[in-house]
Parts: sequence; structure tokens; C-alpha cells
Amino acid sequence: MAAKYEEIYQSLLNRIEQEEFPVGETIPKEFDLMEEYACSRDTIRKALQLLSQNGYIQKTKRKGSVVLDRTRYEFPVSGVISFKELASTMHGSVETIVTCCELIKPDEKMKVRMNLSDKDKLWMIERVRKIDGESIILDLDFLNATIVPGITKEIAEHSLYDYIEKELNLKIGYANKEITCQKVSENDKQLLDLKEYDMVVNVDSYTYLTDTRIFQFTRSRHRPDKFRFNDFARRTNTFS
Amino acid sequence: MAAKYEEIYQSLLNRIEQEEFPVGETIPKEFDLMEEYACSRDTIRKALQLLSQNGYIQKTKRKGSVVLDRTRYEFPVSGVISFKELASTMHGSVETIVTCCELIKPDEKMKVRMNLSDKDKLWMIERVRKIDGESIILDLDFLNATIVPGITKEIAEHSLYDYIEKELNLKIGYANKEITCQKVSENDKQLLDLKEYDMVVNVDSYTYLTDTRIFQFTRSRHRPDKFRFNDFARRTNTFS
DNA sequence: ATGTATTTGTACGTATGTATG
DNA sequence: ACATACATACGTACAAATACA
Repeated sequence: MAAKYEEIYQSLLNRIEQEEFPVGETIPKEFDLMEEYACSRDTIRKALQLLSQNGYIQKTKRKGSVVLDRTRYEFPVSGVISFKELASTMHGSVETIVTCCELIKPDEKMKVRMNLSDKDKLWMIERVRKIDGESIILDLDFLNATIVPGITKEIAEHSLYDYIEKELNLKIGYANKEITCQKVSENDKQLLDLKEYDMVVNVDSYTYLTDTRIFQFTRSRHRPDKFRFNDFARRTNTFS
Repeated sequence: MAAKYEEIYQSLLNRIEQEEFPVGETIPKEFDLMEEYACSRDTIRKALQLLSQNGYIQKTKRKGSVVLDRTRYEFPVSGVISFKELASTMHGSVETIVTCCELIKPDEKMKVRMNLSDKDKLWMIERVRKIDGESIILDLDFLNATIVPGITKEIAEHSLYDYIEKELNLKIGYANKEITCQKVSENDKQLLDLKEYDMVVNVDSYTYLTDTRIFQFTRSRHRPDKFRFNDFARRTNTFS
């Protein structure tokens, strides 16, 4: 059962997307929402804060909360989501081909990167992501096998995050990503439909559990013309 | 005067950076922080929420708030900041050359993009950013002159945001960015030290005031080898 | 495996401050 | 200058998760 403020967040989000509250208009004021949802102001404010954080509304004193226009910049949205989840929001046909899925002994670099002890082993999983029949993205994943045991090719084909969260009951907490641009490697050339491009967009992700253990490092290589990253950010650190 | 929770946020941040609270350890529990800062739990929780949002701590029930390691991925950090502010956190020498700063009549595309009426004019500002003597970034800015009047070459050389916030007293609210990869243009070739690269990283930013008016569109072209973007994201939408 | 204590999470209430139309 | 809507801050109570006995 989700918290009340999360349900109110979802409800308001739906109402915004159904255009009950159109872009440019204000949603009802906090006091009215309190009455409507029969809860305290605190709870309403938490829901509104989520809307604000995620770029759906802008709050101003006196005026209220104005609905922002998010239609222009939809996805891929910044966040910790799997390719499966991302794909579910996309239009074209999507396919995953597992080109490698094996247990390896980590090298020194990876030991440092993933904070491994001497006995820890790693799953190395390489996957090609095809969009509308073209090989666009090459994902190379390393997972700490002590934390995430029992990976199979089927799981890698379907969804790692489903397995980790639903089967193993681990809680994924947060991730750091670094986006850079790099020359193509021989491997890129072999596995991706690169056309004439000689560079790829490289996304390195370090993903952690809520208990702060790192369990995954991903190196994701994107064909440059198909790469797009959207970011919503506020000027200050406050909750406004 | 900043809010109390913001001061506590800053104080805790300093203490983390001074390693009074080392990476991997917990900071004092909420109840102790309440006593130390002589405030309510609500206020402490707001401060901790900021730390959590910005990737400094991870909170877990029963255990407390663990300090995360942010040394690996420092900047450029995601957010609405000016080049001047970004440069102040960097090591090398930094220089801005204004190659264009004039008032223009917007074309149709720009009118839609920036939500302009027929009488609105635009400032068009082109700036080359040199880092350690090399021309690395080419910024092309369009500012709504009705909202932001009186731009001069000196302001463009120094800091637009300083002028907008401090002189004009406007409140910058939020921005949307879209990162893509594109072929170099003739203009890129002329103004940047591109070496052999035939692509650039393109960052389009739409920047808004807190009253939701868009006042700026920026197209920023980066030499691919010098581009880096870091992102911190949590798995869920909650405050944890 | 079980229970208990501890720490954070959610929710409610109230009062006052602050920006702004 | 005023009324309004959000912002901050204080307090209380109980729920949920989990480390540890």
C-alpha cells in the first residue's frame, strides 16, 4: 500500500494528463485539495512537491501551482530505469539480443570500481538493443554475483531489474551516470549498425542498493544520431 | 536571510566535506540533530531531504543516514547554472569571447520555440568558451528582449545570469535540457578548435522564470572529447 | 526463528512569515 | 495597503522497517 501523498501525486498527475488541469492553468489551491482528498496540508504539500520536482508544476506564492508543458521533451527522461521500462514508453519495435552472459573473475580496475573483495565474482552481460530492426545500443553490464546470484540468459533477455527487485527482493536505491563521447571500438563496429559514424555516446552508470552497496556497473554505447537525453532542473535547491 | 533548514543543510554539507562525517559512516540521527540545531524534527528532515536529493546521503530506516562518496563524479553537475558559475568550480583557465551580440527580429521557428508575440525582439548572443587556450564550446543564446532588456557586450562577457538576477531582479525558475549528438556545421568549424572531430555534442536549453515565462533558449555546441555530463538519480519518486 | 527497541516515514494540527496580485 | 496562497516551523502520534539481542 502506497503512502497517501503518493496516491494523491498519482491522482493529480492523471488529472493533469487528462487535461482536467490544462497547461498554463493553476491546479486547485492547497486548502481546496486538502478538503477534496480529506487530508492534511502536509500531505498535499508532499504530493505537490513531487509534481514540482518532476517538472509538472511551478509553484508561486499568491498565484498557486501552474501546470507546465512537458509535451515537448518527453523521454528518455533522466532517472534510474531499465531499458525494458524505457522501451515500454517508446513507439517503435524493440528487441534485446544477449551476446554474452557469463561469470568472470574481475580485473583490478573492476575490483576498485565495484568495491569487490577477492572472492567476489562478476556477471558479465553483453546485450544489443535493436530498435525498429537496427542495432542502436550496446550494453555491457557487470553485476556483483555475490549480491545478485543466479543470472541466466533468459533473465538477461527479459529484465534484470524485475529479477533483482521481484525475485531477489533487493532494493535499488540510486545511480550515478556519466555521459561522454568516444571513438568507436572494434566491438562497437561489429555489433552495432553504425552507418558512417566513427563516434558513440558512452553512458557509464554506477548503480547502488538502498543499503549503499554498489551492485552494477553498466557501459552503454549509443549510436550518436539516436541518442537523446532530457533533463529537468530547478535553479535553486529549495522545494518551491 | 535563508530558511533555517537551508542553513542546516549547508552546515551538514560542510561537515560532510570536512570529513567530520566520513563517507560510509552515518551522520547523527534526526533526534540528535534536533537537539544540536535546536529545532524541530520537521526542519531537520527538510535539510536531510536536500542532502538526499543532491546525492550526499542515503537514508534507511533503523540505520540512519549514510554519507555517500561523491568524489568520483564531481562536475559538471546537472542543474541550471551559468558557464561563469560552472567555470568557477573548474581548474584550468577559462575565457569568454563574444563574437556576436545584437537585437534581431525572430523567425517563425524561434517565435514558436520562445512563445513570442509579434512585437517581441530577441537578443542573439554568440560566445566562444576557451578552456586552457582552446576553443571548446560555442554558445548561441536567444533572450526575449521584452523580458531581458539592455544587454551589452560587457554583460555577455561577464555574466548574463548575474545581470538577470541581480540587476533586473528576475527569478530564474527552471530549465529543460536536451542533449544530442550532431554533425559539425560550418560555423562550428570556424569558431571551435575541432581537431579531427566531425561531430559535436549539442545541448539545447529552454530556461524559464519562476512565473513560467520562457526567457532564454540556448544552443550549446561542445567539442566531443571535452564534453562530460554527470547525473545523480534515485530509483523512486519518494523522499527516502 | 522471534521479539523488541530504535530510527526513520507518514500524517495530522496549529501558528506565523512572506511574496504578490 | 490588503487579502491570498504558499513557505517555514513548531508540536504530537503512530506506523513501518530493521538491527540486534
